[in-house]
Amino acid sequence: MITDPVPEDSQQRIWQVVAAIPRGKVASYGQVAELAGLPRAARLVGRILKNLPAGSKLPWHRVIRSNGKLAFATDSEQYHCQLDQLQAEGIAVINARVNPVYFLW
DNA sequence: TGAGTGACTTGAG
DNA sequence: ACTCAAGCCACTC
Repeated sequence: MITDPVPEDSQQRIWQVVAAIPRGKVASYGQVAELAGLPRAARLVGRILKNLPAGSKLPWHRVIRSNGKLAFATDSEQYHCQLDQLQAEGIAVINARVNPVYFLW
């Protein structure tokens, strides 16, 4: 019989892709989705990351928008947290935007 | 069942 | 550089 798509599997794949992002590099939601075998599922990636359990050790901060900006408002708590993590890895964020040179692609 | 929403992307104007 | 619209997947009401 045909097995179900099993959404949990996709979640597992996304986790693995995010975990595979090397230190000092970043990737966009769309890129992560594509690498996970889920093209155009950028929104799904965002949903999965939002659903991350605390202390998952997943480098979720390395996942940003395709335009180099973070997915949060610049005045939000999450934004500053992510910004801090990125700078801790030597990634420079200029004018609320990450230089494309840091992208995995 | 269907409209609304979201840590998104892309293209057009 | 800006806004708008359409497409995308999963969840909520």
